[in-house]
Amino acid sequence: MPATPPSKPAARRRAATRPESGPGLGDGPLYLGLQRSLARSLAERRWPPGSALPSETRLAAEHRVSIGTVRKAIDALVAGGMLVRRQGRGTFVASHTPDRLLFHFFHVVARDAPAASPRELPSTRLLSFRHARAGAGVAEALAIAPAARVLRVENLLHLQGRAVLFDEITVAAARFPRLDRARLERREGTIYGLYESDYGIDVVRSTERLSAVACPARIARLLGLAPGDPVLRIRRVAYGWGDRPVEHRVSWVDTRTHEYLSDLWKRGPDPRG
Amino acid sequence: MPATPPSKPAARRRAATRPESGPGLGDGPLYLGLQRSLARSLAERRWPPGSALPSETRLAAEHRVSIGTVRKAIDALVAGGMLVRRQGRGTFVASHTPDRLLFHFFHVVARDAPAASPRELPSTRLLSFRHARAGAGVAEALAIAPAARVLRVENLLHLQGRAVLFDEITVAAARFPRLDRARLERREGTIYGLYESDYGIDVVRSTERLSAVACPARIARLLGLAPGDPVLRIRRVAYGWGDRPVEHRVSWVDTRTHEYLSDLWKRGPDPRG
DNA sequence: TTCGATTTGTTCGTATGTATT
DNA sequence: TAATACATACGAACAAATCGA
Repeated sequence: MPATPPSKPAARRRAATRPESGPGLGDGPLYLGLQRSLARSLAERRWPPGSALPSETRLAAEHRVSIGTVRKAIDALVAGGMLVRRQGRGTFVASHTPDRLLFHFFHVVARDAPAASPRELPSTRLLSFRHARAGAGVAEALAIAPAARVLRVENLLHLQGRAVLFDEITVAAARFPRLDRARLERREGTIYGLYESDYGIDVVRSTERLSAVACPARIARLLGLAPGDPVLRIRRVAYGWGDRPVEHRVSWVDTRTHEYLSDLWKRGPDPRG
Repeated sequence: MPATPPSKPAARRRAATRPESGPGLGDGPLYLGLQRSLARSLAERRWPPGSALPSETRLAAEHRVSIGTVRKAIDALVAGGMLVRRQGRGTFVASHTPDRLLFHFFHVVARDAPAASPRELPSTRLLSFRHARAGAGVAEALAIAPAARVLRVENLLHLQGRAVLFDEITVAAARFPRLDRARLERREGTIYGLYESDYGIDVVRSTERLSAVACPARIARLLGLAPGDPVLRIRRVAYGWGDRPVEHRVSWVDTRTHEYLSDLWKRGPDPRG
């Protein structure tokens, strides 16, 4: 028996990588096309956060690809934090729970805390909510006009009962209609959860730039520092689907008792023997 | 025809996930066992940095697993930065080239530089090389005794022709015998490349903790700052195979012209539609 | 409690495309 | 051109987790 003959000889739409595009997955490898297609569906809220995607079997049938191709497409979105797999249950759209915040977006921890130790969720106190104009720097980060209206929120964050971090958040007012101080204060969960639930805006990634600066007097007062004391300043831009900027945030951190932890690993099974 | 009958009905060593361990891959899923096995081989320098691993076909045959399982094991090591795939050529052991330094370990960039812009490699000037004792903090980080002998190196790093960063590097003297100032100064490539080529010690990951501090007088002089000016201090611990600490490093960064960039993404095809 | 249906997780094997030498 | 190596794709079978009947 010279090896099993091609028991499934033909009838497939394509052999392996296909030079032409299939029905509607775009060009390039199939799994990338499917990945883009799924990302687009997620951006359009076809499956809202927290809900389950169709099973891999169904997705494979609907898109006319094999289940292995579906898995590879989903793998990338799971690695990017947009989807969550649960064996025996299904694949779910990631939601902005406190857990996700801690894992993906909040990097300030108690000094000398082990990298793998459980992190503490900060408690937030809203200090101010104002309407303003973007200005040059924020405008560039948010890809809006410098004169565009923005909302500016100031928060004081506590860790271990201590004021550690002052946040200045700026978002385009046009994207968050009717957002007001009351709504912010009575929210449950994180601000990103509010963006998600009230406005259908998902933050999917962020970049942060850190520098050391002399603490402004007002912030020093809030953090219990002397004016001019060194503080860690973090400028974060948070992006949504399609790399569209959603939020500009500047944080000032009192690093006497806390610090910024940049691990850069811990995803999937540890690849170090 | 009720679907192709199982044309390959038996003879496999195992069916799917196997409760028992195979030849020597340990417990758990096969691909994890293989991943650990490969990591161990890499740690033992079975294939030196820059060299090619056996082909996936060969690895599959040697370990008596399918090629898909081999690919999954290698995928994780590639994601961790220990291996590099090159289509048509093979899979290679990652070496500590300047490129790898920039991508995985060096995060200081010019202010407001786009996140995706090409980064600049710093030029290094060695300021001092001394023998010393570890002391409490370093000892804990390096998992050695506080009285253990260490080597301490001070470097001044320039970016865009400007002194931007002061480095204080500490390693256990026992692991780097006969390392001296002359060898450090005449090295080509990065310090991690020297660890690799001269001592067979690979840095595979690092954690960094950032805080803002008042600049010590001596460092201020070197960086062109006034004593007490805010500087960004980075405490890095670099780890080798098996999460063994290799190096303790404290960096002081002048963040008037440069900043620390924490992207946390950009690996693999972008999962955002 | 047991059992079956459903869904993801793991493994195998094969075929073919694409890049390199 | 031929051989080799990784990349993509398909499909099948079984394991493990989950949930509800």
